[in-house]
Amino acid sequence: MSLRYALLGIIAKEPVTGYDVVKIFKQRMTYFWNSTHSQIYTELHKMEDNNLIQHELVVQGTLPNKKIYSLTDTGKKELIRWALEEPLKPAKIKDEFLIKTTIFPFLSAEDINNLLDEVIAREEKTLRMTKEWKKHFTSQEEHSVGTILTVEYGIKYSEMYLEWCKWAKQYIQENMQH
Amino acid sequence: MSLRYALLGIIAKEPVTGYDVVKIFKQRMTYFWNSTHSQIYTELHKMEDNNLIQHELVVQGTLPNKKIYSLTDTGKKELIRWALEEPLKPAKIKDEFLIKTTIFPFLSAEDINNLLDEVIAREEKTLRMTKEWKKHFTSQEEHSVGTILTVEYGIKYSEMYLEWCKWAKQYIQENMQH
DNA sequence: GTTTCATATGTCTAAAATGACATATATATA
DNA sequence: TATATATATGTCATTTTAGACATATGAAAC
Repeated sequence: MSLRYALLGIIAKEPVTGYDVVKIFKQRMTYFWNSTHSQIYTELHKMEDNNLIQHELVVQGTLPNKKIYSLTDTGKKELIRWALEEPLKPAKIKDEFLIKTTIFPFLSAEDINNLLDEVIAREEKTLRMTKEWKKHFTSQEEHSVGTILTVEYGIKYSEMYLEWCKWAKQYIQENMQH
Repeated sequence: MSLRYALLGIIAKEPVTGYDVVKIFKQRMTYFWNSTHSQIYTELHKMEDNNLIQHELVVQGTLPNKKIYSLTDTGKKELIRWALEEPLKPAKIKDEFLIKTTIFPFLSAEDINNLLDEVIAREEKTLRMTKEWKKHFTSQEEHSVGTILTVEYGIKYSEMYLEWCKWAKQYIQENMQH
C-alpha cells in the first residue's frame, strides 16, 4: 500500500503523468523507491477511483495523449495523515551484491575484483544521475525542501557505497591470497 | 527468485534452521535483505525438492524438533554459478521515510523534528545490532570474509544515514521558519 | 501464578510486484 | 535507410511477499 503514498508524494510536488513517474523512480529515486509502469498505471487508476487524485487529459495530436494527475484535497489530507500518523516501517532493501559477498571465500581474487567492478559501475551510474538531477534543479527556481533533502541523501548514499567498495578491494588484496 | 540465493548464501556459511534464517535476516541483514518466515519455510521446501539443500532432523525432546539445512554439491555449484554469471541487478530499496520528506513543506518544524527523531531511532537500533554482531563474531574464531565485508557495509550505511539526519535537522532549522 | 518472550515449523489467503504482451508515432542514430 | 530510443498508456498471467492463522513447550519476568 505504500506505493500509493510514494505516488501521492510525487504528485504533491508537481502534477505528473504515469510516464513521468516511471522516469522519476528510475532517475531520481532509485536509492529509496522503485516500481514498474504496469504497477504504477494500475495504482493511479485505483487512486483516482478513491478520489485521491484527478487527471486532466492532454491531447497532443502527433504524440500519444497523456493524463496529467494532480492531488485532490482528499489526497493531500490523506498523504499528510499517513506521514504524521502511520508509524515508520523499517526500510526494505534487497541488494543482490551483498549476497554475493557470502561466497567470496570460494572465489579467486580476479573474480571478486570483477564483481566489485560491476557494483562500482552500478553505483557510479546512480551517483552520476543524482548529481545531474541536483545540477538541473539547482539551476531552476524550484527548490523544494524535500528535493534538496533527498538529493543530498542520494549523493551521501552512493558515495558511502563507493567508499566501501574501495575499502573492500583493498581488504581483499591484503587479506586473500589465491 | 533471488530469495533462493540469499538462502543459499546464508546456508553456505553455516548450516542453519529456517528459524535461524529469520533471525539472521532481522538482526544482521536488514540493511541488505529481508523476508518473512512464511516465505522462508516455503522456499526452503522448494529448494530441497530441487536438491539444492538437504536437512538433518534434530529431535530436541522438550523444545520443538528442528531441521538443520546444509548445501548439497548442486546447491553450492548453483550459488557460485549465479554469483559469477548472472548480471547484477539494481538494488531494490523501499524507504518510506524518504517519501515522507516530500511533504515537509506542508509541515511544522516540530512535526518534521518528530519524524526525523523516529527515523533516527530506527537507524540507531540497526547500528546497535550491527555493532553487537561485529563484537560477537570478532570474539569468535569465525572470520568469514563475507561477514567482515557486510558488517563494515552495515556500519557505514547506518552512520551515513544518521549523519544525513543530523544534517537534515540543521538544514530544517536554518531554512524553514513556521 | 500469570503473562510474555523464545524456540520451532508450518499453511493459507490476499495483496503487491514482475515481466511479457500490446499499440502507435516521432526523433535520433548508425 | 534501417534501427533504436523516446513518448505514452494499458492489460494479463505468474511470481513474490505480507500477514494472519495454527500449534506447543520452556524460560524468564512481573
